[in-house]
Amino acid sequence: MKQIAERAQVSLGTVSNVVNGTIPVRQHLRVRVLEAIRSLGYQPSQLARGLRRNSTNMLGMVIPDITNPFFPGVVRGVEDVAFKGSYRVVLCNTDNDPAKEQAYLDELRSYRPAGLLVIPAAESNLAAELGPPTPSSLAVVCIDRRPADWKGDAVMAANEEGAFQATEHLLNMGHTRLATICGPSHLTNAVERLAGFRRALAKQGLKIAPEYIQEAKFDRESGHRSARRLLGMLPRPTAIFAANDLLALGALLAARELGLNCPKDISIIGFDNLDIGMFTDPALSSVYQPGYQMGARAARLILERIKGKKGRAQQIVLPTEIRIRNSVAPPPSDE
Amino acid sequence: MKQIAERAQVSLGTVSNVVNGTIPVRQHLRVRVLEAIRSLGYQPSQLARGLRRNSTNMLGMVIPDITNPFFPGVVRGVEDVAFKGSYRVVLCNTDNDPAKEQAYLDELRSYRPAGLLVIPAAESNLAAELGPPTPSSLAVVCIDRRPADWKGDAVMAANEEGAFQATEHLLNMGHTRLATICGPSHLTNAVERLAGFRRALAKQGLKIAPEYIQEAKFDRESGHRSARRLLGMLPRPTAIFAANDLLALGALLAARELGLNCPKDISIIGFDNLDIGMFTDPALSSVYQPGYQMGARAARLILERIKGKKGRAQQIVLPTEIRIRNSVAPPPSDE
DNA sequence: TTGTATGCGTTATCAG
DNA sequence: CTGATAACGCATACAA
Repeated sequence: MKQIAERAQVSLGTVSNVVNGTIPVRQHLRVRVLEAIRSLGYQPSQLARGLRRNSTNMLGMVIPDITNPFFPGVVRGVEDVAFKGSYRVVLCNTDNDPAKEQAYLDELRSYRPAGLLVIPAAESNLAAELGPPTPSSLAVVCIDRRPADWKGDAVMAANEEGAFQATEHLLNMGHTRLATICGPSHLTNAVERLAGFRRALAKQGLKIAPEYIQEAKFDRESGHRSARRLLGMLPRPTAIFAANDLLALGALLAARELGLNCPKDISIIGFDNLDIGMFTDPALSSVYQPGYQMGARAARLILERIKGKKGRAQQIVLPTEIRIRNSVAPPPSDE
Repeated sequence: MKQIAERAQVSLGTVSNVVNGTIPVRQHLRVRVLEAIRSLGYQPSQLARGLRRNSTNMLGMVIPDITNPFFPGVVRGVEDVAFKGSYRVVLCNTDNDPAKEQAYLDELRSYRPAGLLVIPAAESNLAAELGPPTPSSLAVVCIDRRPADWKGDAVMAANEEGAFQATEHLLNMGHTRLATICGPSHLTNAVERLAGFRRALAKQGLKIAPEYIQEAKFDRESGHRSARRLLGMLPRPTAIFAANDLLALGALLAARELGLNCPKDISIIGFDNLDIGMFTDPALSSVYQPGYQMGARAARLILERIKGKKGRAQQIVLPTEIRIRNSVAPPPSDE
């Protein structure tokens, strides 16, 4: 920087002013400086800048696992709007481990990011970790789910409603023995989906046997195990609402192994509407949840907060949409 | 930091020494300092540290698009070993746009990362951008593909060999009219796969019509278009080697739309062995390429470089493995 | 061994 | 409007 200052025959302060546009600089000086910058290939040190300003242009994003196909979309959403706002995203995977989450959070903060986007781990104590959301504290927005007693900004999908619609779809096809593979009970999105499932049943006056509700982690293997349990029960449920598509995939696999035909013997509907669902056999009916938009919306929200927007915490809920394909049919008639 | 210094009744330098273990500090002072650190919840500023040391504990990772299902695995591989080495990963998507790649690279460098992991964009001029790999320059390792005239470290899959095996599999089933949907010709992995395909044909003394080689971008839509072209040709090829699974998926879709049965009418084999391939109808045969290991290996390599390991550039090639499922059958007999 | 002082590259304040 | 100067928080060379 001092190199370019002397090259352009101006002082450091002036250089800084033209770089940041802090204060108008006389035209001819400006061009001299710009010239020098270009010719020397100067890049301001984000470290020094961050140190001085006590804030960088990084957005910390912590998610459970980029390997879960639902998350890349939301990451992309975040990154795209962040990039346009000239923010950068640093990504961390917590593996749903609250300890790892905390470690990342601590470390991230020592980099003075402009904000934090987080998809909380299963038993996150994010709220405690971050302390009360004082106006001066770091901007944080949660995506997809909220930790226990989270009072800050969040953007989520209409989990309850989506699950309700999915279940109604099953009901409309004539099913009465519905089961669900629900997600971890300490994940808000999972409990919301379960609530939607229950509400739809209740609306029809249907009771559900407790063993028809299988709790699982949001991955395929877990779905597979739960489905095997479900499909081994007597009487066997005729339809399964899986709280996400990975779970549904596991269920599909289990049905296949048991020689059960989906959808003739067992109907399955998922949640997320992963691309993969278009290709499965049978194509998986599912509830679309706008991952990319959730990420983008969260990023926009946090950019506003960073720019100083005040106001109470926002809870943004994006609509879901049921996508009917071939994994749901009327229940077998032979019973 | 000065807070904890006075709290522990020592000087700043001493605090620094216990934090970094630079210089032994007398036992009782050490515990006093540690105590103070804990009680004040002190976190060293990575910004200041980075500024001073002229290097941080961040690894910049730039990839084309996290939304491509092959990449999350390699990102996870990188991140896991980075985390263990107490490095952090900042992730950037280039969309295969060399300009965006360059922008990210420039910006990343101004954060003084410890190293850079990059899956180069399609027409990346990474080599030029980074300059010659002087011993003192930033550690960089390429993954999955190399930019034009890249002379540095790289870890890749055995693309040529994998493609060769896939093609031989097709050949062994009796196919003689083989087509390929190959990737962008400026991507090294794509040209290697095409080379493997060609070598297998040549070994059998088979000629290939130029129009049976369709170049496409590595995404499903592109694969779909190319497959429609291919499947409309007369004579129609009886087997397609798709240079990645996304392409193969597009081909599957195209076949379906055209009322062609895979594998009876048309055999398809892909590359990557994405999870999704297990679920498609028919299940997709493919060439497994160890994404996670590639990422992990690259990260280990770069950590070694960061620690000062000298020696000439390494080109690490990880083996592929053919995974046979149901999308390949002998060619239709009626011809 | 421990303390002190200097500088890393910026921005911000303030006096010209 | 411009230029000099003081922090920002830490690591290190050097003095004690």
